[in-house]
Amino acid sequence: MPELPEVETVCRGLEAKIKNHTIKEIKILNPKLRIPIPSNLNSKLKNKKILQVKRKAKYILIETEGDLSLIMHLGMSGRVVVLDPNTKLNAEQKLEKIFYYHQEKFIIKHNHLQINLDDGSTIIFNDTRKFGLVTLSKSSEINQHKLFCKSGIEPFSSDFSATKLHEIFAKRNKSVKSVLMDASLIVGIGNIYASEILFRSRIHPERLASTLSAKNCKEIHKHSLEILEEAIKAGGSTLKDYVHADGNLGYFQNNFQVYDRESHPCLICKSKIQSIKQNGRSTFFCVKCQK
DNA sequence: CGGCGGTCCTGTCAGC
DNA sequence: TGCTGACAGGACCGCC
Repeated sequence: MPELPEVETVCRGLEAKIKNHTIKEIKILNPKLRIPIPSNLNSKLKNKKILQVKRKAKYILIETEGDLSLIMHLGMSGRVVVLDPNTKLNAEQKLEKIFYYHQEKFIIKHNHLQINLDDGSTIIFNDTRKFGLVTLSKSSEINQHKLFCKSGIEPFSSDFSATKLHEIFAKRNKSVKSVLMDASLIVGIGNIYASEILFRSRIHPERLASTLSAKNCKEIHKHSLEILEEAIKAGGSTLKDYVHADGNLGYFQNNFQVYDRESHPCLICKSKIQSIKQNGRSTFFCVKCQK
């Protein structure tokens, strides 16, 4: 689920809960992820104070004292949960060390990492499909890190402009949708928001990027920011007792105009929304409105 | 180098 | 019911 807005939401929620707390212990429950979790996390981060939580591309960065950053990526199915000391667990749950709360049930499967903080709260990293990752970097060297040295433009940075977008598109002989989703060019836009952005921009997802006009790029630029901002706003408003990365609690999906709406009427012209595959991923669009 | 397809992994759901 | 295959919001790797 996590594209830029979801990761941003998780980061904000996390920071509110864990900033200025000290890590007491890190337990690796299952190191098997896209990259195995490094075994030295506890020795490196124990007794370090958390200074801030930041988003970089679709990654979560937990910065601590000692120039260290814990990097987390949610992959397709990753979640971060914070249980505070007041979270009520029954005896059986305590016994089983069940920490992952979802849809009013505690779930024990697929927890990979547990971080205990000085106030008694616990951060859990949970990832069913194991496409996520957890690793460590020096904060001062984060931009040179293997995960980030080939990263594209941040949509909310000043580098992201209609002109720059036009420049990027002009050189690519592939669909505008796959360029939007290419993290080595622009970070944060995934399969859902790519469809949404192109619908609002009235551009067909199969258009070759190189054929887009300056005006097209202006539309895409404007709607990218607009949609990402709206989604962050929608996500932020649902943050209450714990941090979550799933779409089950009144997220932006209520505002999807095309994603997952195959055969439903286009909100503008009432034509049926169509679904196609591009590079193995589903794309949703309106044939009539998007050219 | 650019573009594309395969692949990592588990859960869910439609269809038989 | 139970089985099977398709598919799921990400990103890397290797091939042409």
